[in-house]
Amino acid sequence: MQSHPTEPFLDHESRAEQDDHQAIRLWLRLLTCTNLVEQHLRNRLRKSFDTTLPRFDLMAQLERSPTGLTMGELSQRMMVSGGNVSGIASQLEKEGLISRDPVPGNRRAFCVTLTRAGRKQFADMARAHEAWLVELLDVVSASDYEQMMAILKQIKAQSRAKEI
Amino acid sequence: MQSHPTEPFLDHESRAEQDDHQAIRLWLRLLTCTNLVEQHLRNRLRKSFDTTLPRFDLMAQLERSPTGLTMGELSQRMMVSGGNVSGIASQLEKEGLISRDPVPGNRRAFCVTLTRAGRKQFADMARAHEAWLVELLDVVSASDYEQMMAILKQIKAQSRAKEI
DNA sequence: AAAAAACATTTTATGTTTAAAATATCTTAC
DNA sequence: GTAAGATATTTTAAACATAAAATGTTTTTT
Repeated sequence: MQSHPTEPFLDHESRAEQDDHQAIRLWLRLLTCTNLVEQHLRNRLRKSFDTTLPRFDLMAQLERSPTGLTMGELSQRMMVSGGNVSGIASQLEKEGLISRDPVPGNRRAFCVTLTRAGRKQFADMARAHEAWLVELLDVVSASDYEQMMAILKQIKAQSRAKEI
Repeated sequence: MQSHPTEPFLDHESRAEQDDHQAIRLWLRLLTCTNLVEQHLRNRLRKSFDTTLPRFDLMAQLERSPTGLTMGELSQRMMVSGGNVSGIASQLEKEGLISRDPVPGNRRAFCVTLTRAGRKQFADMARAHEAWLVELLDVVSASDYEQMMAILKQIKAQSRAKEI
């Protein structure tokens, strides 16, 4: 019903007006890129390993923290709600990929770690995951990468500062 | 159980290793920024207008296309599945914010448009939405903005090219 | 004209995600 | 030692999301 002659694909940016503020146009492009990459990773994980991005994310955080993380720490780092982590962790525990062990001296907390099987499965996925990201993001030169990281760092700091 | 001395906040980047590939580190920072901004907008929309981001997204696409969009076009532009759009549109229609009218000459398609009430409500939200984004993203200078848009454009193109 | 294929949407089933409530535990102040 | 408050996790209910099946429409092929 409407078309962007210069834009073959339709996405979030289809709603950007020519005279929109710089902040809006940057946001819509950021959102579009993130969605595209995320969808790519979801499709690949599904097809190659019959798993999902949240499950991969949880395991990735654990791999990075060999001594284990509590449910609350996982929630923070994965940037999702506690209830969400609880559900994903239940699945992975049932499949023997992670274990939730009581923390001596703190009966409220669980220490979540990858099992041997979990570490093994994750190693395969991580290798593929890295290759997929390189395929998508290595169009960015080293100097553009540095520039981009710096700008995103500013945005991140500002978002944290304005958090509500 | 693990700490980044230089990183007061925990997020996706907590899983980045020092020697990870550039592509991985860029991705994790991109994801973190997008999540932070998205969560900010969600919180604000909830608090100020008692609505959600997907509902706002749908209305924003319609505002941009005054002659209306079909369900399929909405699905593409919002980057979500058709069934999803169907559910959100049902809510908004029930609340009188959008209308779904038959298309003369094509009995399969619906033409979705904002109602007068929808346009009115959207105008208020859009004003606030822009202010929130400016608050978060105007830390980016005009030249950094241009640079960033160019790099993201490359990433977008590459993601489209590799779509599966 | 009939059959086949493509298309647009909705429905259904299943799973994800959040916010909020519920449960259980720990700490502190008294 | 106990009550009050803070903390950690799980459960629940509602919204969101996808894939696949179902329905109805249009186009193409034969």
